[in-house]
Amino acid sequence: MNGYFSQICPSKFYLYMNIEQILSEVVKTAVSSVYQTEVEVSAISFQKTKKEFEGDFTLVVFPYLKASKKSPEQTATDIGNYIRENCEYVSGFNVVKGFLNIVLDNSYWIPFFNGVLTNSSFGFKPVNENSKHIMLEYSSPNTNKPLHLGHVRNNLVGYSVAELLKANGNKVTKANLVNDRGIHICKSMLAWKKFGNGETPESTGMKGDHLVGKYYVAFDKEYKKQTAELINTGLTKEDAEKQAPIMQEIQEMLRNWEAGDKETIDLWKMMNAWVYSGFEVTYKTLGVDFDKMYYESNTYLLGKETVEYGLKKDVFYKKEDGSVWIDLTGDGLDHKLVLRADGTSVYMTQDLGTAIERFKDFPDLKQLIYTVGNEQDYHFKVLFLILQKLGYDWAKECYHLSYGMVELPEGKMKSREGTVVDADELLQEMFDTSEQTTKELGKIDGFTDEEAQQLYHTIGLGALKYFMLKVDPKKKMLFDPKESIDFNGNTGPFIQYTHARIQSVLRKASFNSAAIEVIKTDIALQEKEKELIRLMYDFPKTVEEAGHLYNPGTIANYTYELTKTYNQFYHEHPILKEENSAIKNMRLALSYACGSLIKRSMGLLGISVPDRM
RNA sequence: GGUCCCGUAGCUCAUUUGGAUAGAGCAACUGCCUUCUAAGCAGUAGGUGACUGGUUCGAAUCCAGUCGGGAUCACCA
Repeated sequence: MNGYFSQICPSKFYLYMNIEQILSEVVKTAVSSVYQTEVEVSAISFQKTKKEFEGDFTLVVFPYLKASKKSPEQTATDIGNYIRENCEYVSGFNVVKGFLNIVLDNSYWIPFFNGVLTNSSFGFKPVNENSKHIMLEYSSPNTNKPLHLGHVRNNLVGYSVAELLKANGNKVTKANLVNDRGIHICKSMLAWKKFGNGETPESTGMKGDHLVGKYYVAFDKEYKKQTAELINTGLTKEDAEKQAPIMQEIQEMLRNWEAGDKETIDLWKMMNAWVYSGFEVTYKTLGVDFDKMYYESNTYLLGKETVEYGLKKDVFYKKEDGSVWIDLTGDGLDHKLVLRADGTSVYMTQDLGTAIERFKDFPDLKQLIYTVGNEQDYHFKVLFLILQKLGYDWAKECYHLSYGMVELPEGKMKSREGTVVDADELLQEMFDTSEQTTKELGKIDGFTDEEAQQLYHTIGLGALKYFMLKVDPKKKMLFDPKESIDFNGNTGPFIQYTHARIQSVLRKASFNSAAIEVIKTDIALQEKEKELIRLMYDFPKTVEEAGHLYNPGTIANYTYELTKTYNQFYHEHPILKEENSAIKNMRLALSYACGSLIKRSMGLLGISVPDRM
């Protein structure tokens, strides 16, 4: 807490930012001089005063009763009296039971607000040579089917957390590990070969990833058919699944791929290229991007060396059949396979190799974050533990950003049962809805066609992104396709609307942010005005907390609170029509600062805000 | 069965390290556009924080147990 404000703020501003620090010191002195008891400054903390009471910060006095040997009320009053006399910024206080509500004077708040106005990166820490380098992996799709709602959550969370980490002064490398090989990829390849009749994205007009996905489904259909036939001849389900001809073929195809068979590789390259061009469109629409691409076809062999190394170090052991394992029973886990008997890699082998590779690729890397669903909690627990046992110090800096599944009202999405919500379709629906709503409201006269389209995208994406990001990533979330995402209330469009509304006021006032006048300390602040400034004070802490918790939802909640409060202010007080020019200027400045904070907060969520809507 | 996660208003979600009378939005009902954008504002109603016990001055939050839901425990990824 202490250090970072000073990095970005000039000394006077730094002072204003640390009011809690100052109050803590005063409280320490109060307890010391009134009750002759020493308390640690670090143990003193304040909470935000609840709305129904007057005050800015609240001290809970229960911890000091032992020292005071008095009632909570009396103790609070004693401390309150002391700090009012000994801290120039404290203008008053009130006591409710064991809670001391402290009121700060404008002599604190107005200079603080002036500081916010002149600091365009207020609340963010700078990224420079000394920044911690973090790699954050997210997205990591399979190249056998198009992206669905679950991937959307992954992409949005990953992108936003990367922004949060940057705002907290870290240097972030966004990585995407594409799962472009393996038996599941062969499925769509084989099905296309058998039933595709040479179809291409061009010949069908289909988006490449959707075309490939179509054959992934076709494979499954054929496989089920063959299995059923075999079961009818008397085989058990298990045997039937193993012996189905198409399953035999696919294993041969995988062997061919690994052997580098030209025909197989060519087919693989062609179909993957289709998928990539499809993904590119979806990524672009979603507004996500990557600094470093990894492909499993390049990395899947990595890790075998690590297995050798682990065997030498006796971290792993080899069974008679040649398979390699690690015994984790001492850590409350199981035995885990790290290399197959035939010497081929499993997921774990490759993940070990890839992790090590990444720290080689970026020698200054300090932390590695994996944005992967919580169904893989166990895998990552094991992965990190193995890396630690192999002696990599950085293993303790690996973190599984584990997010909950997106569930439909009827439960989990199942691609085989056709209950997946397709990302592209969903996006299109969002755009259609925002277009329809915008047209109904009829507020965009004068927009060119292009501007209008742009706006529909901005709003549609805002609604979807906010909807998915306001929920704590750790928790599973429910999405009901029948109830389309709202545009009213605690939503992205509401916040975007408020931003547009603010810009409208500023336009009408010809407000120039480069020529803001310093607000004078003797100005009287109305309740909502004070509330807004108090909320601004919370912004740096919120950014810090959101980054610390890897939780964009923290930012979403904050932004909503700020936005709602601004709208209340807007309804209660005239801005353009205010006759007192000092007050009018202050209200314009407040509007400008709120608009700017809304824009930057939403930016942390990957959501852009329009100037008109 | 072992391990892990979850259970807050009719619905979807908040409630930072334990703090005041548990908050929003949606849905329902009532007001407010000759006034800076009504995608807005104000209001009514809605709760045994699954249940039982424990720790504490204080528990939705920590601990134990019960019930309910989910994930995972592959020579799959």
